[in-house]
Amino acid sequence: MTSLFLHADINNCYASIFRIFKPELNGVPLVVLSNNDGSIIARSQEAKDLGIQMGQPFFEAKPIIDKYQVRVYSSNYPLFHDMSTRFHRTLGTFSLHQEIYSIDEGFLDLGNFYQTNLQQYGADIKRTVWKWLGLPICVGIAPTKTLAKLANRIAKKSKKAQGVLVLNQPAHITAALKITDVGDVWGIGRQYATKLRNFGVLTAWDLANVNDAFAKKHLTIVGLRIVKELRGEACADLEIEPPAKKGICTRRSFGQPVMSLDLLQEAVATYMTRSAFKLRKQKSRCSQLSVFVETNPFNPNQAQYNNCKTIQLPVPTNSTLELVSYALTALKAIYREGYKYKKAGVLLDDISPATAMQGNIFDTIDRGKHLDLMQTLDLLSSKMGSGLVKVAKEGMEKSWKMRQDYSTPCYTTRLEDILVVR
DNA sequence: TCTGGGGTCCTAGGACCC
DNA sequence: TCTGGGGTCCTAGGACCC
Repeated sequence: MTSLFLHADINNCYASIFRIFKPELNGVPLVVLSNNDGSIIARSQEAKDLGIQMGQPFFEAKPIIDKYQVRVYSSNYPLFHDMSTRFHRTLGTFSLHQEIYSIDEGFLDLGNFYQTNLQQYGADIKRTVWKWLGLPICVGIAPTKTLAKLANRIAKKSKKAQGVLVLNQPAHITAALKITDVGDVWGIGRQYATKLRNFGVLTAWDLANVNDAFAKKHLTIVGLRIVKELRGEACADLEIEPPAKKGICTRRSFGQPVMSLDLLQEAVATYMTRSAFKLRKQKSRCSQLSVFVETNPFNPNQAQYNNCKTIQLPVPTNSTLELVSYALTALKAIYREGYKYKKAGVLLDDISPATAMQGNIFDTIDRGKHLDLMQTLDLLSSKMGSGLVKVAKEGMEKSWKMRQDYSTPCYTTRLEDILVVR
């Protein structure tokens, strides 16, 4: 007996989260902006209905936003993350076999629940999340993860489904595949969709019926797995334990263009501090780092310059002090005067567990001391909030920091904000 | 004036070795 | 007179996800 997968996700996630704390937003169009307030990354249903596009630049959508008095909010990741944690915890009460797939999506492995009333079961989950958190979700249940995602998509659109769709009968699966555009299949993006349409593969049903060699040739073995999953052959299990990250990246656009090396150094030191913290959090070290800078590619009248510098470290490390020092060296190597920089970032690579420590006889750093210092730093950050203690290079003013003109309180995670709400 | 950030996996092609 | 073949490792680039 094969098993069944359940996929649940929050409808219009970020917009729905704001509505919990601002009930007056119910029924009115609202959008959430990307970091730096640059583009639109989430929309309520009303905003979608007005034709506002996902990823659309904010300034471009401004006329519609003004005309229809669409409410606008900057991203609030502490709030989103906290509500996401509660959502996944709630889902987890329904099954021990749970995958936290993304901030607003999760899978459960239902094993052999074929005897259960699955429609009822999905509806129970939906009702519980609504009751406990005030978040609207939809649920899809099917023999593979790909089909469960597809079922969920239909559940979102179909009035009849009422937010829960079970696909476990071959006839129902076929019908669902036939009404799904090939570009809406999980794993088929813009490029692949265009390619497939040129071959006359228009729906998920068409895709399920291509031959294996065709799938592998044009979509790689990843695409072949998608095809098999559409046919009901499970190729992917739940990822219950999230694997350690293989690369850790922190990059940001600046609120306004930056020209001086001093300010770029502040930004790079700040991003590296953040990356190093993430690295220690997953108990890893890295032995390669890269720093990159970019000008604004959307401004054709402006001189363009992009560059990236990668450094191999003599000994794997997770010390902020060491990593920041290397990062600033890398930055100096690629910095050129006279450009208006719009973005910078750091990437940690070549990651290994922090337990395996191989020495280097030329090592001149007292790693014991660094370790103690980093542990103290992380403890202080977790108790007092990050940013209280910092590396001097990070700077205090941060005139380059991203723009957030429409910010909201961290209702659930910041003491001052919680007190205000009460 | 204004266009996000953080990841994953796969493949092709070059370097290098025997 | 007239240039092999096979294996491995690494990297850049391209596709995808939310």
